[in-house]
Amino acid sequence: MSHRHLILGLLLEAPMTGYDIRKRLCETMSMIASPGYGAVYPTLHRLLNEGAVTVNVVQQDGRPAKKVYSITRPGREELWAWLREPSEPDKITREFLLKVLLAQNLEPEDFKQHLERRRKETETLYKSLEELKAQPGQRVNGHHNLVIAYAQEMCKAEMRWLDRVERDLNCDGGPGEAAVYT
Amino acid sequence: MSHRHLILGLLLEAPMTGYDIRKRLCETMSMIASPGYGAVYPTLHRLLNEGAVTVNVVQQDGRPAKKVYSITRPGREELWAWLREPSEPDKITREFLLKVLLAQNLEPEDFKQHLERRRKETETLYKSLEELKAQPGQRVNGHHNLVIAYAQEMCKAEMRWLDRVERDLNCDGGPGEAAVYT
DNA sequence: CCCGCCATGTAACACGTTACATGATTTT
DNA sequence: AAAATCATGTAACGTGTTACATGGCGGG
Repeated sequence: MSHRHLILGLLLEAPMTGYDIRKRLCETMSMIASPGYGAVYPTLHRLLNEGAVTVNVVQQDGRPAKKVYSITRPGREELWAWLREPSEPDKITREFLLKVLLAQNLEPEDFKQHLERRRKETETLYKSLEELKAQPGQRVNGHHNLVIAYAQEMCKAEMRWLDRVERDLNCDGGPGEAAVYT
Repeated sequence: MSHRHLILGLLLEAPMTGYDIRKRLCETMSMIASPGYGAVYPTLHRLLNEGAVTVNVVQQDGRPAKKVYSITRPGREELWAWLREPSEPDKITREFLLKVLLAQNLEPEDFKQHLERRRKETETLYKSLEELKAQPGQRVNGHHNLVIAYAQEMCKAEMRWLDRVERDLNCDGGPGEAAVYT
């Protein structure tokens, strides 16, 4: 249950609607998750009838009524218990990496295109993270910067890796089996 | 469909049974995926009745009969087409990172424990990757080393990040909001 | 006038995890 | 004698993705 704890964590900051939650995730935390409504609302319903959150229906003129969710005492305790538990080691699920692995069955040109595209994307991501850091007022959560720093560190590592792969590719002309990549 | 292409990719190397596939993934490619049988067999069945693979039933004495799967021409073409497509940007799904984000609501001591545990795990992973590289004969796939190098680069980046976070934690005593993490 | 934003939700579908069932052989 | 290995598979369950349905407001 990944979204469950993520949502509880957001509600810890401030009460929010499902719409807000989804927006927040997609806008300032898109590197962590960008769920559709089909993930957000059902999760909130579950949390509600398990007593981890409460609703407050707010009528609005013109606009449809809001449902503002707040975290409850039991909800907070569940979240804390989960937080204290050690997190299990995680996989590198990147589709890109899987393609790298299988790309040896591809034309070298296609492989190089993948690398180039990746480099551009990584650069873009790095810059957008830089902008996120600079945004004033957005810093609701103090540890948000830690996460951004983490993501940037990963970007840098990826660039280093790309450098190495491309260098090897140019040196010994193609992905030969002799390359050792120490 | 992540497992689908992963399995097709393995079958590109050599015909295999579902059991073999799962073993291979869990042993030498565990950083990418370690699916249960409930993921492997159904996927193979799907691939089979879509014509992407073929079976060859091999009787054995004592042991139950094997079903050795091979990739077919259409299967190879599907895989190639997928390989050539650009891969979409991926999220940092790490449970650990989510806990870091929310850990500001935790006692600093608990947070430090998470960091320490993570450091140890990362070190262990790095070393096990080093051993994987050294294994002779295991190098069926030439690009396997690229993936290992990638994973190691990520490990190093993680260590750097941990260094920085721990240094900051010791300097200004706790995750203060003033820290900027440039 | 049409499009995007606010705001909720459901339904179909696909997929993965976990646990179970079977059963002989080889290793400890 | 117990446990792990080989080898297949199914069923329950949870959860995520996608697409759809609704409906008024405000800007271009």
